Amino acid sequence: MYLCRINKIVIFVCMNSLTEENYLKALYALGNEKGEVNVNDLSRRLEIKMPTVTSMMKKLAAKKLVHYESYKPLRLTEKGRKEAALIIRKHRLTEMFLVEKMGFGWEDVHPIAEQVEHIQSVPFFEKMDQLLGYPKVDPHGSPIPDRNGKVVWKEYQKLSECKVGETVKLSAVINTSEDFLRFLNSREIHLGLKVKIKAIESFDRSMKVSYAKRSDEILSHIVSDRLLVEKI
Amino acid sequence: MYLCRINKIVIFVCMNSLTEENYLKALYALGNEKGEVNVNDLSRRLEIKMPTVTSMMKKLAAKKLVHYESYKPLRLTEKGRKEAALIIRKHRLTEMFLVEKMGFGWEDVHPIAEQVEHIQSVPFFEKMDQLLGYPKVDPHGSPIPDRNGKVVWKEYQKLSECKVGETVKLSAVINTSEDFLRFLNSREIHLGLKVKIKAIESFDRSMKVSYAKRSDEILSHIVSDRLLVEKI
DNA sequence: GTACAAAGTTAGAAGAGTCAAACAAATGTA
DNA sequence: TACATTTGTTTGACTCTTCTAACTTTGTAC
Repeated sequence: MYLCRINKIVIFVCMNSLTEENYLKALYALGNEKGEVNVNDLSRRLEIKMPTVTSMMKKLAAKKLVHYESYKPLRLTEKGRKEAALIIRKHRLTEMFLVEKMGFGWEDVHPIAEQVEHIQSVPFFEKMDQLLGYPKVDPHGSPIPDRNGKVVWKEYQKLSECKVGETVKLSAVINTSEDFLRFLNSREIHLGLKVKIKAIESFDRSMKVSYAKRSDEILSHIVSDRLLVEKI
Repeated sequence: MYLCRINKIVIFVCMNSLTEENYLKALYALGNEKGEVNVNDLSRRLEIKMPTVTSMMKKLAAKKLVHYESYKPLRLTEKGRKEAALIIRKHRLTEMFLVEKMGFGWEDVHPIAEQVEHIQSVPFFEKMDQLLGYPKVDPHGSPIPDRNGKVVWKEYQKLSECKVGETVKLSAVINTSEDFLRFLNSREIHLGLKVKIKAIESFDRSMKVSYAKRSDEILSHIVSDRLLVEKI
């Protein structure tokens, strides 16, 4: 908490520390992934022991960022959700910038964005946004929250849930691990790709698909379950 | 200090903290500005009290980054100088990127680069360097250290030391404060500008110069003493 | 409905980075 | 040379973030 003077107007600016930002982000992500978030979940996600998480939750509760009650699931307040979304906005804008303007592959951007997202500078991210033409999604198809922390989730379907004969457009990936993205690269699978489902093996639910110049590619259920598509 | 495993090879990677990086950078800058650096100088530059500086010097000495002896001037070790130069490399590459690739003005880039310089990612800065075409200087004319921390200082002269009748090229600015740079903007003064010295007022050492479409501009000694030029 | 495992909390400690107060050395001046 | 000022150091304390150890609560299996 510090004072910021702008033309004789004094305002309290409450900066969250880098550590606090990471708790908020993890809380937000876990909430989206599984609804209820426990101290234990957060502890495992952040690789920080439970007592430390408990005490940080009390601190964030004091800052009105988290609703905290002993032994109850953790919930972000509206303020906490917004702050988390704004960090994720910076993360995803950065990922998009790294891919579109700097020539990185989608598999390499996460660790860099993880650091850049903590930079405190409104014009820096506004400029990125502008140079990118105000993108709605990041390189993995995840939505970029707007300046107010609002997120619009498009209704996607898992490729694994599609039927034989359908043709769909690949719009997002669920898993964004470097390994998985490298696997997709090796099969020339990228966002926007039109995929036709030619057959589904009921035994292991693997899919035979065709796309671009590849016909009869086999995708295991593990893979098709991590790809989000739109009907076309 | 942590272990880093690359294909079964285990190496010790000694990360300096953000705080340590700031001490190294300040020590490096002060050393260039005034030769001998005291605890007091560093204390004032970083706005950190002397006892804190003393204890950090002991810590950096233990890491072989600084030569520290009680009551003696502070000196960076070769290792310390290199690490500092590599941080400054990241700072200046960032400033150049912000100006050249993102459209910021030279007066606005410092606070952003101050944060970006701490990002730990070799490819991130390599990519910047490549996209910029391996620049030798930053937007203020300061040299960008190379990958090994080597710095090549060109021999510039202060505009204030030039003689009437000379025509020179503006190559760097000494003061990079936002105010000074905004002042230069208001007079349409930028790096690369050809300036002709028409007269010098011996009373206050102000200079009458002409450049671009402006003739008979008056620059105070305060200003001409902060501009570095090359003869042409 | 007890008993046990899992999850969560409390208490106490440690390291990093910071400070103020008190003391010590170095330096400049009379 | 001696005193005063500046500079530097030591000490002890505080905040932040983390940990381990010990204890409590919750929920589940029998």
